[in-house]
Parts: sequence; C-alpha cells; structure tokens
Amino acid sequence: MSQDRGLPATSYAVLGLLTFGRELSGYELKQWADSTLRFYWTAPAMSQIYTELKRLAERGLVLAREVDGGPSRTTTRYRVSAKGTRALRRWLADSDPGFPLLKHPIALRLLLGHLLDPAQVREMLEAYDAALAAQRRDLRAVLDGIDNEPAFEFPAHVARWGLSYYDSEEDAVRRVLSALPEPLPRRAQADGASGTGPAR
Amino acid sequence: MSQDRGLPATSYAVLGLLTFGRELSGYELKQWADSTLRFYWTAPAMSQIYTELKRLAERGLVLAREVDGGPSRTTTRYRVSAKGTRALRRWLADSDPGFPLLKHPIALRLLLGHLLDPAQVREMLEAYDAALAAQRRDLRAVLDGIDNEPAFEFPAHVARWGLSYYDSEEDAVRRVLSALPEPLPRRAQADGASGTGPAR
DNA sequence: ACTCTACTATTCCTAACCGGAAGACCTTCG
DNA sequence: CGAAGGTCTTCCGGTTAGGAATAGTAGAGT
Repeated sequence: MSQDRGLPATSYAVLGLLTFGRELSGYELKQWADSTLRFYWTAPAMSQIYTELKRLAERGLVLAREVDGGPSRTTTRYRVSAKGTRALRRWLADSDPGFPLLKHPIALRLLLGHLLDPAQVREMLEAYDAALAAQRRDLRAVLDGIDNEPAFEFPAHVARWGLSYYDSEEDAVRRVLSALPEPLPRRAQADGASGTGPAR
Repeated sequence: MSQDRGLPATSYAVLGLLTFGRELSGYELKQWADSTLRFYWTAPAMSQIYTELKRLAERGLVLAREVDGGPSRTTTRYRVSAKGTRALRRWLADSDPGFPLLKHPIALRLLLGHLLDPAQVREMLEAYDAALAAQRRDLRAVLDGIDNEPAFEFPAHVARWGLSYYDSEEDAVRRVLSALPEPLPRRAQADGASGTGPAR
C-alpha cells in the first residue's frame, strides 16, 4: 500500500517507458533507456532494470509474460498494469519532483583549473565541445524520429529541451575558452581550420 | 599504487576542495560542499565525507592533524599532502572525464505528460521556474563572494557557467509553457497578455 | 559443418552512496 | 541555570550503480 510511495524515481521512469509502445523485455527496455532516457535521467544499468522490473512485478504494477524464444529459451516480457498506470499518475501528481541533479565532470575539473596548465584546460574543454556535438546529434536523431507524432508530443518537448541545453552548454564552453589566456599559436601553422577550430 | 587510480570522482572532489584555502574539518568541508559543490556535482552526505577523508588519509593524500577545541575536545583537520596534489593533478590530466550526467525530475515527468492534465503540467513547470530562480540567487551569491578574487578564478568560471545554465533552463521552461495548450482563462480576465504570456 | 562473433537475456557480486540516528561537547542567551 | 542550537564525528541499514559472469541463439565467413 503505502509502500508504493516509497519507490525511487528510477522505478517510475522504467514504468513510464512501458506506457508508450508495447510489451518489452528487460533487454529491450535497456536499449530504449539507453537511447532516450539517458539524456535527462540515468540510463539504469542492466542489473538495475531487472531489479526494478522484479519489484514492479511484485507490487503488481507491471505484468510479466513468458514468451519462448527458442527451444530452451524463454524471454520475459513486461507491460504496465492498470494499477501501474494509476500508481504512475498518482506519483506524477503528488510527489515533489525536487531539483535537477547535475554531475558535471568537466565543471568539476575546471573548478580545479589552477592545478593544470592552460593548454590542458583548453584541451579538455574542446574535447567536451566535441562530445557535446556528438550527443546533440544523437538527440537530434531521436527527435527527428518522433517529431510530429502526436503520441510523442511530450517526449518531443523533452527532446527539444535537451537540445537547447546542449546549445547552452556549447555557448558556455566557448565563453570559458575565450576568457582563458591565449594558447599562444606561435607556430606558423594555418590555424582556423585545424583541430580546435570552432566548427559549426 | 595503482589503487590510486581506482578512486571515484567524489574522492577527488573532496580532495580538490582542500586545494583551496586551508585545513578543514570534515564538518567544515561539508558546509563548503553544500554551498558550492552542489551546483554541478553532488554535495556528498556527511558520512560520505568522513569516509572519503579516512580513505584519503590512508593513502597519504591528505594529512590529518588533531586540534584541540576545548578541554576534552579534539577536532581533526585535514589538508592535502604533496602526494595528494600530485595524485589530483594526475587524475585531472589523465582520466577521462566522461559526459555530464543529468537527473532531471521535471523533464522525466514532462516526458510522461500524456498521463497528466495540462493544468498539472503547467503547475509543475511554474514551480520549477520558481525553484530555478531561488537556486540562481544562491549561486549568484556564491559568485559575488569570489568574483575578482584571483585565487578563485576557476571557481568563478564555473559559477558563471552555472548561472548561464539556469538562464537556459528558464528559457526552456518558458518555451514549453508557451507550447502547451492554453490554460483556458475563462474568467473574464483580460487575456491576450495573461498567463502564458512571455513575461520578462 | 564448424567456428567466430555479435546479439539477446539475465543474474550475481561488490563498491558507492545516502540519510538518519546517536552521542558528545560547546556557546549563547534568556 | 537550563534550553537551544551549532560543531564534530561515527555507525548503521538500505538502495543504487557498474561490471563481470553466464548462456543460449543467430548469422557470417571459411
């Protein structure tokens, strides 16, 4: 009963994934989480997913069904139960969301910039910039896959939100870079088109 | 030896805090972390701080010193050792930072917006907007405390980065709000400039 | 047909982490 | 003096997360 309140957000995240589309196996759920949930939540570890599914099944929030996937193979697929949908609605409506939690390893390292030489800091920030671009592409692809699909209106909002976050991060990185002491491009190399160049 | 590699980022975060200022007690360290680290990393629990300090001391990365705080009172204060600074530098230079991890409960809930009615969604977003403003104020205060202090050049960069993040979040929230269906301000209030309006 | 690799599917072990409780002293202020 | 609130630290139990281990299955190449 009141235990249902006690579930961590990740449980509801998994449960929530099941409110789209269909019956999924733990493995498929993980794929899904990796490709979507990871942008604004954690993509739970495999083990985590299975743990959650077990717990959700115990409480009757999801229904498990055995499907055979070969002679000596049996896959368990899950779908939300009506009770699960209710629990999810209640959670969405009643619980305090709290404030976002950011674990930003680049910012953490930048904080300690006084222990590094400027070139290393630049390098790190440029690598982050590249990683951002890649991440942005991935999310863009997700959005392109669902945009204009009425069933995914809210996921699309979230995806756009995420994109704007990446944009803002790129700006922030650039701002820090330009506030850093010059990299002294003493060598007569034609820069501007090289590695660090502000592509895009 | 190679164990030093194995430390989690939070260990280095604590160690890093000690590279500013002076000798700190676990308790003071917690205060510090709460007021600064929490904006872009986690503020570790008390117990966590003490656990880290013990571990760091074991490995010789911090030096503990007993200080008396009264007749039968003894406080342990910690400072980085030379070895600790070296380990930190090595970590900063060599380890892969990885990508930021965001746990965004608002985005997670928005994703499941199809399970809620629009009014609830609006309410949630507006509450988040307010929380953002408060958080922003706190961070602004931190920045004001260290800005223009050369010793805190990098923390200041990080703080400005954080502020720009909050700004971008505010924009994103507003954008979502204005894309949501009208709240139907049926009461004879002059709408057109009301509720959803892009105030500020 | 045989092996190699990659994918599907799940479980187990261990480390990281959190939050609360508890115990202690110390200072301040009514 | 006594209560309240701040400093300081440890212990505990539980949850979460990550990585490795296991194991069957399907396809690709030789």
